[in-house]
Amino acid sequence: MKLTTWNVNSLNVRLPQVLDWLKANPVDVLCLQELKLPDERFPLEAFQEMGYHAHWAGQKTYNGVALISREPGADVQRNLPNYEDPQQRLLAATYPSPDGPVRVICAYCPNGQSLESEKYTYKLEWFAALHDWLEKELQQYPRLAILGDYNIAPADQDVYDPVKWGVDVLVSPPERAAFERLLALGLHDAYRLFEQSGSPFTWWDYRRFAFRRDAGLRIDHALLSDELKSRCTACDIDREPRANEQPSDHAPVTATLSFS
DNA sequence: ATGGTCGCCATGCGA
Repeated sequence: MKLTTWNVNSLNVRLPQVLDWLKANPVDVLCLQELKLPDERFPLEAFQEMGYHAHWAGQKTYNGVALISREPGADVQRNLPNYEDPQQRLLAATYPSPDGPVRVICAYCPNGQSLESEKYTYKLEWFAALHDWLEKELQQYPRLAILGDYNIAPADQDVYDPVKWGVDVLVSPPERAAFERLLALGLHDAYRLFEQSGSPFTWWDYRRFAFRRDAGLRIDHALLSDELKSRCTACDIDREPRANEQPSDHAPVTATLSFS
């Protein structure tokens, strides 16, 4: 079973690239973030024609998340039930596996903008609510995966130049503590389960030739519960689509699960 | 020290 997360930065613009990628990489569940389109403009037919099901939570201009899947999702949930929020950032559904139901959560976590911003306060509140909800969700679903754009680089090795980046949004101690609190629930950073060779980054700024210089950050993650950790055989970052014409600024990240 | 690039949609704003 393959689970992928990809922040596409506008599904309108990126739909052809997403379809091309899915053709070459037929995963079981693809979590998309930053759709930037209202629900009524979601391109359901395009995914259906490829044999996929879809659930989505969109809004005009900003945010928006979707789950594209081989099997239809059950018990679909939009948003954090414990945090009133007009921004569409979270979508969860349950999918079958040989071990039983797997809960997959697609998350577009707030960016925070800057340490002084109200958006930063909102980010930390949002993560606190996510933590509290995940604690309950893990009791209900022992096989749980939460994938998405966390807008947090968990450690200095996830930042191209930690000294230059300094203490700023995406790396600040309170944000990293929020990420560690999720791991303390019994979740595991799939990428760090394996000896990795090559660059760890999943996002590169559009400006200053950041991708060419590999001046990136690792902010897109797949977190797995204990039961899924024991099934995980790989976690891969696909840099290829970032080299496309009109690319998203994020790369897709795939966790592979093997059920015996 | 400043602004660089995208995508939204028409103007600055968010990332």
